[in-house]
Parts: sequence; C-alpha cells; structure tokens
Amino acid sequence: MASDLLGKYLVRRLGDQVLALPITEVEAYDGFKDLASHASRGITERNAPMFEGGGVWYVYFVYGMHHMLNIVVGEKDYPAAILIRGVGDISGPARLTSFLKIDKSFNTKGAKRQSDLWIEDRGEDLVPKKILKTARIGVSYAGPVWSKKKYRFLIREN
DNA sequence: TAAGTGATCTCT
DNA sequence: GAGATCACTTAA
Repeated sequence: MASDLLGKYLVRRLGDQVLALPITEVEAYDGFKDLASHASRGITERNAPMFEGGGVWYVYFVYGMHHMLNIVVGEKDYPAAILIRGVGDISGPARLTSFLKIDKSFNTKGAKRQSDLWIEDRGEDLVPKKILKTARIGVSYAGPVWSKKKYRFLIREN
C-alpha cells in the first residue's frame, strides 16, 4: 500500500551528514493497465527498474531538468512504483531530488544504507495521521479514467 | 500562463 | 533519424 510510506523516513547520506526526512506525499503507479504509468506500454530501457521487484530505486529525468525518485514495489516482472513527491517541508518531487542531490546514479540501486539512500520506519508517529487521497498530478495524458484515480496520498492538509 | 530543457519514446 | 512528449518548477 503506497500510503504506508507516509510517515516513514527517507534517509540520505551526504558525506558526513545524514539527513532523515519524513515522507509526506506519494503517488502510486500500478501495473500494465495504469495508463499513467511509464510501464503501461510494456518494458523499455527507461522503465526496466519498475520490473525488478520491490526494493530498488527508479530514478528518471524529465523536462530536461528534473529528476524523479520512485521506490519500486511489487513482484518481479510486475511493474509498480511509488513516486515520492514530498518529504519534510519540501514539496514537489523535483525539489526533493534537487535538495537531496539525488540523480540517476541511484537508478536500479537497492534502497539500502550502502547506496546512501534508504527508507526507515522509525515508528515515531504516535499521533494518528490523517491521509488525504487525491488524483495524481501531471497525468492528464492518461485519459479520463486513469488520470482521475485517487492514487496520490498525503499527510496533513493545506 | 508559459518558458526552459534534454532524454526517451514512437513512428518513419 | 525526426518529431513529439514529458509522473516539473519558476517567474510573471
């Protein structure tokens, strides 16, 4: 479940520093039928990481300037990933990758400490979190059905 | 609201 | 190889 990521921490090691920021916003891209997903037309060189099974990063470059960070989920050969759109006070998937210096060097890498970018469940959220569900952002190309699926999840209002 | 920017995808 | 598109951001 994509919303399970909300409240977990995205941890980034940058040299001596380790930054841990709570995940506040995500979007799910699920399977071949999801017309908003890069994998809806099958495997390509770019989306191949989505087919590798859970636990690896899928990082790609769009609009000539922005990197997007996804964590691959699901079984091998079934394309599914969760786009991390917000952490801490940073909102927007490209701002997040810019701030944490995440680029394609993480693509296909395991989300483990050794890769200097991973996810931790710190179980600190004692307060029940309010999860909002909305349609995904920037996917109007996906047609009337899939562009409206409520696959975007976020904590806290505003 | 539109420009910026370049990788990638889908045809020829 | 060419043309279109794009899971966005910023400045106006």
